[in-house]
Amino acid sequence: MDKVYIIEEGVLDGVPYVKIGGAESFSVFKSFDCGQCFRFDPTEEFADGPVNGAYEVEGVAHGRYVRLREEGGVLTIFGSDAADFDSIWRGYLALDEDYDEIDRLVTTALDEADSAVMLRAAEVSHGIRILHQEPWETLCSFIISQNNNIPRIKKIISALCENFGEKVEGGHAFPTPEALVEAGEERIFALKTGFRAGYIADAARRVASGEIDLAAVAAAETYEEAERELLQIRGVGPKVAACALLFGFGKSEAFPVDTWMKKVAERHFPRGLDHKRFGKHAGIAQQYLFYMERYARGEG
DNA sequence: GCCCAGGGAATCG
DNA sequence: CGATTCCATGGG
Repeated sequence: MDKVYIIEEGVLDGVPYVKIGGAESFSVFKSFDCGQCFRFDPTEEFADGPVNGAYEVEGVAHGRYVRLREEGGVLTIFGSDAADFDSIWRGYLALDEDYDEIDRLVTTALDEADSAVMLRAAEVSHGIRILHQEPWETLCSFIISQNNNIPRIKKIISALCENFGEKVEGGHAFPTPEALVEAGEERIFALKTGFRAGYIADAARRVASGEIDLAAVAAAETYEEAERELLQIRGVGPKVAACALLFGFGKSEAFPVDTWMKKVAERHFPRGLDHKRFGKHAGIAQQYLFYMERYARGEG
């Protein structure tokens, strides 16, 4: 992907915006519809999906409300000026990563027959980026995601934010670990979190106390070392840890295996699938396969 | 090894 | 329509 650049910076109806060029291959629709992020929703006009190639989502990340619009190969970020784009959204949206090169690697990592599957997965998934979400929000969100479905995960997270997150312009920030410790397990349970309430409270307590240092997890030398830290938290098993590490801690080699990935293995890799062959790009390979199986059945 | 925990979406009959 | 299934983890 060519380097992205700012086409235009301005203010519309009092809202700052930046228009970004060079991001033609970035798909807002796929990146926010693929189950990695629970705090963005399509705007009303786009509730049923893209219209004439245009699409918009809105939500809060890094304590900032933004609206992301894609249209005619241009990405517009409302709620951001150029400085915020460079310091926050450029990294959050992974716009500087060379996905052409990543695609080349994941579609050639396996033997010829299995690479044919990867080529199809990469094709239908073209435009997906692994977002760089915030560590605590991601960890907490994927604890909630266990044994759960996406609409309900989103409802629970919204309720947590509205009840315990700091009010910001346009919505609420994700609650800090400290805020959730103060809220307590009972009030977390009251938001329909079910048996996960204790898990959320345990994670919040360990992070707030410093017993688990999320910055150290992100900086860990190896995947195993980072995973070991997160597995100490009640309610965090290998799947939840892998999702948190992939989407929130920059561990691109993480390969979350859920029920969808088990179907992928059965259907497309009867001889077995060794995700370590994808090396540092296993997470992308997983997203492509997941997206193909879950959202793009019959395409490609 | 097996069942259950809360709940709502998805799928089935 | 109602009934059943699904879901990731830990504890009894």
